[in-house]
Amino acid sequence: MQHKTITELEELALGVLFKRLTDRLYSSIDQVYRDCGVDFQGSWFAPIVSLAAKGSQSITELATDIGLSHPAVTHISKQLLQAGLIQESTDPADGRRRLLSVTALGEQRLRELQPVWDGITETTRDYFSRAGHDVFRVLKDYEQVLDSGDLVGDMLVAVRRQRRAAVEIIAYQPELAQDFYDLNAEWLKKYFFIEARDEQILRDPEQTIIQPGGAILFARFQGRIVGTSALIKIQPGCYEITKMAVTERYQGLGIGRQLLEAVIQHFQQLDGHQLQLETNQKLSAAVALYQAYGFIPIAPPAGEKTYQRADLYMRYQPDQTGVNPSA
Amino acid sequence: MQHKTITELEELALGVLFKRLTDRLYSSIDQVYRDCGVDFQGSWFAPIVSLAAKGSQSITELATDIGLSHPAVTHISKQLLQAGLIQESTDPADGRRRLLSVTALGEQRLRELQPVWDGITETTRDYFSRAGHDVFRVLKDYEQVLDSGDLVGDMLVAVRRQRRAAVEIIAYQPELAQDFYDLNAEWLKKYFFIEARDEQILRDPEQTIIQPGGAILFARFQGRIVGTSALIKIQPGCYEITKMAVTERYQGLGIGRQLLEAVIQHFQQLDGHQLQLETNQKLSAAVALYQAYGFIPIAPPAGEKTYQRADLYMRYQPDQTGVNPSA
DNA sequence: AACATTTACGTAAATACTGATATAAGGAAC
DNA sequence: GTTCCTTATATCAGTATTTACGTAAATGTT
Repeated sequence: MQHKTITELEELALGVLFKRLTDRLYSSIDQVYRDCGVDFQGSWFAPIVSLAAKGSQSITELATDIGLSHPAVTHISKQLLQAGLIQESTDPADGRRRLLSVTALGEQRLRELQPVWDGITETTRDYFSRAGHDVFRVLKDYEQVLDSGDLVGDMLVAVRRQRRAAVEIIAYQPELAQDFYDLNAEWLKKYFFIEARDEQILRDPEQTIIQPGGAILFARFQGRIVGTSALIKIQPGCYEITKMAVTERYQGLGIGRQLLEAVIQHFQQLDGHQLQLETNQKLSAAVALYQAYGFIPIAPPAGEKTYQRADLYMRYQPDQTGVNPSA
Repeated sequence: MQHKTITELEELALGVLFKRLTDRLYSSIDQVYRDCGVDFQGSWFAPIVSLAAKGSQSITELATDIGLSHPAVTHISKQLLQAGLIQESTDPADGRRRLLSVTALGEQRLRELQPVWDGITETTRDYFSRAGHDVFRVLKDYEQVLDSGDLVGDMLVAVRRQRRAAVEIIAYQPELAQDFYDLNAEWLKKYFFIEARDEQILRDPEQTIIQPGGAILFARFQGRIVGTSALIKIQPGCYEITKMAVTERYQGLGIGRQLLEAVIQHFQQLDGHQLQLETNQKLSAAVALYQAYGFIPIAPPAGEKTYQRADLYMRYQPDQTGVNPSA
């Protein structure tokens, strides 16, 4: 695997880059305050300017205006009160609210800071023109896109697509016999137990499935075999889906869906006309998946049960469902 | 004073904007890790990717590579060690160094995370194109400008210029008589004491300075009188600079320099041919300023001292100095 | 070799926040 | 007017980070 260095990661390292620039700007501006001999801190800037602009605000109003949590605003306002730059008064109309406003001393300090801020603004503009971009404008545009979209949701969709693209469906090979056993033993032991017929099939899949004209498919994800599904030929043109398993660690990635699609596709290539399966209500995720792909419940077949755990029998009838399987 | 709201502050609020976006990105990406069911944190990203890219690194190397302090890297590496994603070994060539490298499990986790990161990258690119800017490119360009320049230094220069532009030099008005007294009393009391001649001049500047053909100038900064300087006519064409004061709170802003420049200019407008002053070595900042503007020490005048504190007499001879007064 | 300086790293304390929880005031529903 | 829900805020605990400082190994200097 060829790794990339941090700087080569581009968009992925955007957060790191943002953080670096934030730290840099904050410490530079604090340094300027110190060197200018003004008693002021970077964290005071947003609150006091917001208060000066809007007259007087409560803790919560201030917090939403400057984009901090209210405990943070409580903390900073304590410092500003102590420095005498703001004053507090309880709202006569609402005893819970503590109204903050800038004092005369605060106004005076703001006037004193004006040339400092003008200098900082001037330098910032100068650096923007040297960089060839109006960085502020760009960031504001970006923020607006973030506001209008659902970043986390969109990322999750993209991740799901990427993960799906990383899953390969491969055919049976003798080396995979052990995987076939292990994957099925995992869920059988978890929910039920390994019955005699399970043991027979899992121990010798070539004789029990492949030879009679069935198939076994596997899902490979990042080099690992993470899921499987089998198609057993019951009679000519009549098949059964069985031994479908996805290892727990990789469930929720749509691997089961891909296996089912592949198995149905294989059934169609074999020109089968009937496809059924036996399952258990307990396996609700699997049942939901079968339904989404057009399997409908049918009456249990006559005679003795093949598997003790079976309590739901389904048949593939895609035309009668209006369900979109990729939803 | 017309205040601006936070969002109208533009460049000045750049830090605030950066911080907001950083927090947003970090929390979004952590959310994606959680929702994807991977055991991974945003703060692990930079260290493990750097280690994977460079094979093995010491704490300090890693810290400089990812732009964090070494205690931060120590802390994160503890978490990564505990999660089994990295391993440590002491450098055989240097017993102080602890070499960190990615374990097989770590490599496995990196492979698992690849689709997640691909999804994040894809979404980020998508958002960039929606915003109409290659935000990453813009920030990299901006960072490069920051690297090549001296942000704090440049800001301080700009601040000094802004502050200087905010200082006005104004002529004497009767209402300012009290300021003239107070400003001089401040430094006289701090370093020496108010002598009889001081009291006489400060109490009645109009009779003692203005009437005989001299002048008094004041520096006004943000509406406040913060400094003063006087020019006394000793004989026709012969003047003395005296009663130069800048209130302590506003020293270091170049106000003394501006007063001195203004007083010399006034002297030149009066077609004076001789300009001198009396001072004291203790006032080293003032003495340095006088020298920078072309005042050179001269022998004390004969006869009784005008002021007891005087121990240095200077005369204006600008042609003989090669000093640049604005340096 | 003895000593001082530099370097690598850990630990402790400080800082700057967030999230969760508690509390009290206000408002709405019956 | 109770009762219940909502809102405003304080406080506490937790997290992620920095600065400051100490220790030990390595390196340089006399």
